[in-house]
Amino acid sequence: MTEQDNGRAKRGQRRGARGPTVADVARLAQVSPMTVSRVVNNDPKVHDTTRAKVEKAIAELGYVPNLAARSLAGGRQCRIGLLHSNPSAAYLSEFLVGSTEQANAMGAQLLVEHFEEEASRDALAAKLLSHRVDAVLLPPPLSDDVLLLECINRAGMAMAQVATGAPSPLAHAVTIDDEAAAYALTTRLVGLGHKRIGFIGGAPNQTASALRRNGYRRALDVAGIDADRRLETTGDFTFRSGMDCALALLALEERPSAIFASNDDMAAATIAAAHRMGLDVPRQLSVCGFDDTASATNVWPELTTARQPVADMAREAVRLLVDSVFDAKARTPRHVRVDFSLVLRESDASMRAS
Amino acid sequence: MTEQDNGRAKRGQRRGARGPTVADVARLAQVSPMTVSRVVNNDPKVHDTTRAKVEKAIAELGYVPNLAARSLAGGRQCRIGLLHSNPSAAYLSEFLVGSTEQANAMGAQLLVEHFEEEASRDALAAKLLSHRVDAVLLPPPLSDDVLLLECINRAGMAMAQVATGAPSPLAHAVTIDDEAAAYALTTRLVGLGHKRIGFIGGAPNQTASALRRNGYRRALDVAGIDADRRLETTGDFTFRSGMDCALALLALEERPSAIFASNDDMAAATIAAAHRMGLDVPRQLSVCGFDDTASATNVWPELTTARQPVADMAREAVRLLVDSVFDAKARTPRHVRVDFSLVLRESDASMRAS
DNA sequence: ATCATCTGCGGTAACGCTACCATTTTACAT
DNA sequence: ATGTAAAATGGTAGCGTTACCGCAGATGAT
Repeated sequence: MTEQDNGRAKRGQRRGARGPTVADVARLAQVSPMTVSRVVNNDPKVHDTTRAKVEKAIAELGYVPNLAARSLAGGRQCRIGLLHSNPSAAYLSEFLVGSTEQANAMGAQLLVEHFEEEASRDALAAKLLSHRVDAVLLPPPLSDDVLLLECINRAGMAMAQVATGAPSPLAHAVTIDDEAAAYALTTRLVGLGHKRIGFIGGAPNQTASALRRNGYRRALDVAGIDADRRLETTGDFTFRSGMDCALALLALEERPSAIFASNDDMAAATIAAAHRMGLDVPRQLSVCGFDDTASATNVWPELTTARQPVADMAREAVRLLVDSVFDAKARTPRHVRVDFSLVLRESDASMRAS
Repeated sequence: MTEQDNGRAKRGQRRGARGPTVADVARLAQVSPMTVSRVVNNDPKVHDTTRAKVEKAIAELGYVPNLAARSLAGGRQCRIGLLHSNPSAAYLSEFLVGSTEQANAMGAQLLVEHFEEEASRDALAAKLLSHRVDAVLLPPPLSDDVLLLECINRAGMAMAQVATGAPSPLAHAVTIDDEAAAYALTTRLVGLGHKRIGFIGGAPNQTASALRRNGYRRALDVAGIDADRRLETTGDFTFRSGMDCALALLALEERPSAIFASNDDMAAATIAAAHRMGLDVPRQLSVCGFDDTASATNVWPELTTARQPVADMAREAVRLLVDSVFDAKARTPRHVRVDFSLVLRESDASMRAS
């Protein structure tokens, strides 16, 4: 008794009151620490009565499991490397919020690492390995870097590709149906009476770009509108590229009355280009974006776009990764598809308005 | 011997090879585990010869300390709550990258939490406490929420305000000289020959807003330009508010030839407003932003602005926080000022051009 | 020469939790 | 009633690290 108290006091001085431990809860609930652990970890082999007692004690003491101790004892420890190379800031922001949240909730550690496309993939893998990274999270455009995927796979780490158009058999993937979203958006434009609809594609090295283009083409096809290849341009998802494409499109002798850009940044650039040429949006030109990132509302008029739930996708990807690190059965790559939704704002209008 | 091997094998099955431990390093270097620990933690009381031996062994084995074990044994464990309420996405993105990086490097855990201004501050503090948060990181606009600061202080957590105009005696603070930056930018506009310079202020509840306004006023004053209060408007850092203010400014009978917006989003809105009114930027209107977030380059023309090193500021704030959690002596609030820089791009031009 | 002091290092005992048995209780078939 | 399995719990032994104390040997003062 005295010894115990002594021990507690000796360490207690270190940092205020250390939180309550399983032992404290166990004492209060009059069960063994093991049972408390089981309750906390949702082990089904605990009687409901006992569980209730323990939960009451937990609530009373405000007990929170010590993550450090848990991962030490469990032998498990999950580090997830989040690799990013210049995606749009708005995209990254949402992605980071979602992934950190989920990683914390699941007791995983998130290492955020910048990766330049020119850098050596092998060096990167080595670096990740040296940081004891168990799994790698790949937002676009890295989710489409096949060489990188292979390299990480060789290094034996789990992976999750987010928003890729080409889920690899080597990795988990979380995507939306890019084709369907582009189809829906283009169809809306057609429904508004537009016949000449320009298209600004994304970076060719991102597989989602092709999917969006397919959706656009299919919508025109279904609507019985002849495809005019001069109306299709290719950017790289940056504002600047969107500006160039839009300018080219608007310089056409038979100018499009609507433009579908493959992401919001390029759509914002399209609006800027239109204004630069003295065109009113949406009266003289309708514009649609894609992603519904912050830049969709940081323009005037605000963009009609397809919402991609980036934070949710990041969360899901982290979940997949953590599961496959902790549970060998969850190791086989899974492909999760989440829903997109259309967000109708003010950048598009009916043809009659012009 | 056999027993040891057995033990290793039994757990080894879980996930590949667990990394090498201090014991492994100690064996190889022929010292005690304690000495290895001392080397890793830069304890000065280690002979150079020994240190070299150990370091060689560490390199050879690719040893990386187990963070979980470390924080468990050390009794130390640092959780930092990062509270954010709708700042610009571009800002948050940079901020998150910087803070996660530093937190990982220092072995702290970062909890990202969204906080609505309408929500109860006491409930928030309780929540943080229940998550065992030791310190709180406050990016704007939360860094200016005095009630929140007091509330967190009462709860006994350390705090760091980032980019506040009013460092509290209760918290660490990392800032730039907002006044000087605004002064520099306005002075540049004056140097370009502008006499009527409009101003779009930030949210009044953020103290940095007033500082930027002061800088603007002082610049005009020093240049001997009479201040015209009609040229000063107040937004709230959002694109939409910037649009409103710019529109009002441009509707003035004596229209300004330049506008200084207190952040990039509002500057982007100003450009949009100008285009909407058929004004060319920068030929007919010069525009300056503030912060140099991603939105500065997501407009055409790209913004001349004052660069605030957001990621670095976040890193510094995390460092301050972790230090004060681990070391009682570092607990007294410190105020760190980092340098800003002017980024000259294409949104401003000499008066003669018009 | 002798004792205090400091440096450099090793041993031991936690830190809070969970894996892995062992044990008790309960349920159900024989 | 008895055995057998399943369910519910407890005991023990670490997980990898660091805090604390202790012990040699070197250094300096007396």
